[in-house]
Amino acid sequence: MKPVTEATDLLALDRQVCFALSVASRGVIALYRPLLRPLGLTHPQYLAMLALWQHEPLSVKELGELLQLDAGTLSPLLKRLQALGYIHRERSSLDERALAVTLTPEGRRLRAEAEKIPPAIVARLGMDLDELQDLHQVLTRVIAAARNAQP
Amino acid sequence: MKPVTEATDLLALDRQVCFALSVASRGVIALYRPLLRPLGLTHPQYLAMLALWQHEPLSVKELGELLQLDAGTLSPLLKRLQALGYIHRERSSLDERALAVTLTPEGRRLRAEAEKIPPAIVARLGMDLDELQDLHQVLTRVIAAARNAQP
DNA sequence: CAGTATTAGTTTGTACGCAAACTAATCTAC
DNA sequence: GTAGATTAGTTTGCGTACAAACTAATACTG
Repeated sequence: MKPVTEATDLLALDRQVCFALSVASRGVIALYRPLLRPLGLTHPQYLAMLALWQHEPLSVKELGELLQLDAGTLSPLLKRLQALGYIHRERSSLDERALAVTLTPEGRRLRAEAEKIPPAIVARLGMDLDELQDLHQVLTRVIAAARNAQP
Repeated sequence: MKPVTEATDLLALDRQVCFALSVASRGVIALYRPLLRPLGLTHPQYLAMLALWQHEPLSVKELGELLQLDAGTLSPLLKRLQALGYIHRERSSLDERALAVTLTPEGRRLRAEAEKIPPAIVARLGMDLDELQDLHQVLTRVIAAARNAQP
């Protein structure tokens, strides 16, 4: 009988893609932290701003579809963005259930600051752009596979 | 002047590796949830059990290095694993500051159950093993790059 | 058109994840 | 040997994530 080594152990920590995913995700987000602090944003808040800069106005539901987050997560997050003065929230007049999330002038201004962030991150990471694009493509397939796997 | 499209916009949500990482991580972890529920484990708790099955006994500090988590996260997590009856925590007699985390017999028994999980996840994901290994390698490089980028 | 079902958001509860303050044990220097 | 620094863990506070219960508005159906 073969010995159970790191190479053959199905449960070896170093072989788990889920573990690598979570460590990589936390590690990369940690690189954003010092760059986002001056803007007063957390990483999830930054992602919400990205979505709004691109697609404003958005309802909570639409934002949830874009960010793959549920309303229970977004609801307090958006209140914090409002408290920061970056967004405005008001009920849609057409459908009083829906919320129309829009940017304030200050929220729009913030975009110029944010544009410095992606190049700074890439520089700090010091990886090939090719490799990062590669990674993005594989991740996109993983995301699709995980979505399809949900019964 | 060229128009800003999704392909040229540096801040486009669909181009952010950090976003893809976090969605992929959450999406894959979501696949584990139904498989872990019968064991009473969350995904981070499962990772801690993997580390212990492989390297028991471990101190909180060692576990933190393996899982890339700080003690403030692990301390309550380990208390929950103890409450579940899977681990034992006691102060090391050599160094009363350090905690020796060990598995209970029940914690050891759990390993057999857990061995069914990785194959089940791979099957549900339905991705090529080659591609998953590829992803794992790129993620390992990202993790190293992010660690080195921390000043 | 009344009654029910569905939908959009909010709220509550639990568990991370991380920073910062804290406690207790050990080490280091003098 | 003792004062001060370092180290290991715990605790507290805040912001996600996610499930589940809840509210209010709209849609559907007989």
